[in-house]
Amino acid sequence: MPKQNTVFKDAYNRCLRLLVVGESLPSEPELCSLLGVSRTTVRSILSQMVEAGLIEWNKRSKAVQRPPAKSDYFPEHETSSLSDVIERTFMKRILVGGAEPGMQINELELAREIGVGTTSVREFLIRFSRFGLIEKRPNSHWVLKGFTRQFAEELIDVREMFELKSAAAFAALPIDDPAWAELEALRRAHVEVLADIDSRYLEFSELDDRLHRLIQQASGNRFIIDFYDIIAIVFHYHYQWNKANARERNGKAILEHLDYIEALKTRRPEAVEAACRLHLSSARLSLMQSLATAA
Amino acid sequence: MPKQNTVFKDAYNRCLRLLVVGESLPSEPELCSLLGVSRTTVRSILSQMVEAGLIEWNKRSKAVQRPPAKSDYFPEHETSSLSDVIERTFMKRILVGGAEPGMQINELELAREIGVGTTSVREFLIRFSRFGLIEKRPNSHWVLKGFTRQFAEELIDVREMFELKSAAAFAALPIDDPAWAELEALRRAHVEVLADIDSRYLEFSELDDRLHRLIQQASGNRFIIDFYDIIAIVFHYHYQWNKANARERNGKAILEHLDYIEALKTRRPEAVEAACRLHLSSARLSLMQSLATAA
DNA sequence: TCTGTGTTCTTTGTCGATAATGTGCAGCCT
DNA sequence: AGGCTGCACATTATCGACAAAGAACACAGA
Repeated sequence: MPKQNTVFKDAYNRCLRLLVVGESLPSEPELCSLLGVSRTTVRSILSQMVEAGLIEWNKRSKAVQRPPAKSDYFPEHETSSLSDVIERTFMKRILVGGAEPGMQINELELAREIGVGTTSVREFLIRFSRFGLIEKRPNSHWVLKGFTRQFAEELIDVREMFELKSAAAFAALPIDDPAWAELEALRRAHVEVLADIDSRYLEFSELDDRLHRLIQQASGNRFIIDFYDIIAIVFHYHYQWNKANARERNGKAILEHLDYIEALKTRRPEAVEAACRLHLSSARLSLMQSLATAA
Repeated sequence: MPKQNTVFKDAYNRCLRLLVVGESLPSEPELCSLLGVSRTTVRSILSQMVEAGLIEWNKRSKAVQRPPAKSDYFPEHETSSLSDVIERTFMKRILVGGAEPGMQINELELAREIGVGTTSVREFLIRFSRFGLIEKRPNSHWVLKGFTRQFAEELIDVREMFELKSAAAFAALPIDDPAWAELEALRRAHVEVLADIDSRYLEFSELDDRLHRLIQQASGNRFIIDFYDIIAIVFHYHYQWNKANARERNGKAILEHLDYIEALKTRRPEAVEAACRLHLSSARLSLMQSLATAA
């Protein structure tokens, strides 16, 4: 079984949502940019839609025949790329399943467990190794270093260094930089979520990711920006499976974010640094606490 | 052709140097730790040596029959692992051969050019991507971001942040920490090379690597320590192919290192920071200058 | 003349197969 | 009793193959 056709299936599903009975789909190149895939894939989708009786396709005309039914969609689990599946399975194993530091990781076993070839697992592990949670012994196995308190400390130490630098750079951005507009949009989004915090507190993760990425971006340094990927993946999976006190924690964090945003807007270095430190040490604390309860 | 037997060949060559006529080689496990390979490989080596008439092997006795000749050694180019070969070829291409930023990298083409399978090239590129010089477009090619001034600036900015932190941590190390002994050994090595600088200035690279790694180690932070790999590889290959003013540059750097080491020994934070900054800004300058002439 | 389509070709992502290398166990020698 | 050897087995590194996905180009239609 070579390449999965997940790109096709995912794009097909998204294309279904574009169907409006009576109208015609746009041109192939336009669909390409709409769906973010190549023309080859777009044409496969169109062919498939013809077979399913969803459209009539003749050169430039792609007349929609009927609205898509539930059964027209591919099941969601078939639309995520192989590496995503591997990532999820693996993260679950090391964050939730009791994975002791020092444990060996076996490519073959992992591959069999997930039901994929060894190559994919191998490539995933290589990519993943930059997160510092695993390490390779050449010609031999991988060693799991574990999501320990030690790891979290090291991660957060670097994060603080980088974020302070980025925040300072952000404050120094010229007034007409588009980042300021984005910051304002993000502020509004925070306020909205906060207004309905009890039912929307889970949206905080996304806000958090967006805000911090926006700030890192201002550093103009690829190493700082790339490092945020590590933070993001760790926080993402960790909190996904550790929802204790999420409501309270997220509410508090949103308020801190708003302070942080206000501080940035003043463009005064001392104010920015203070708000940044405050938020980061609070984030550190809650990660450490949730690690304590998890262990 | 599966796995190359470079581990075997390299270990065989190293084992040849252990042969002393009239004596017997040590036990298999001992050879393992001496050569850093598994018993299987050691036993292959012993078998091969029997075939070559170098030793008589009977259970515990491995009597050496004759000294190894030049022709007993495997050619050196057969002893480096595939990924090393790929790395060298690739680095040469992007640092020496005119490689414009934005250029596409083609796995297949690279593989054919080097004469290896695509899998190896692919895995190399994935590993290499963490250095920030290339970037992947999923389902499509890699993009070369180029060893530009911009890249160098970003790299050095982070380096300075990290090294200042590490140097401070080093100065705070307890007096009986083994790092102090290593620092002293390194200082002596510097002095020795300096005494004969005209003929030994090329040894500076190794000293540089050892000193900075020793210092980063003190941070106790895997992200800081791992980041040094990026510095190391960039400096290694860059200066390997840019030897202009090497004699002068290295001599100056050794003096700075000695100052830096002295400052660390005082354990006074201000002295350490000053020496560290001085050396780093000088390193930055010389990298930037050599980039200017290269471009 | 420009944008869209038909067609063909190239490249990537994934797999299974295979030699090299590493690992574990039972018996043997000192 | 402790380390060494002999042997059988498990795992990794590398390759070639092939379907999915992307890219190039000539022609057609507005």
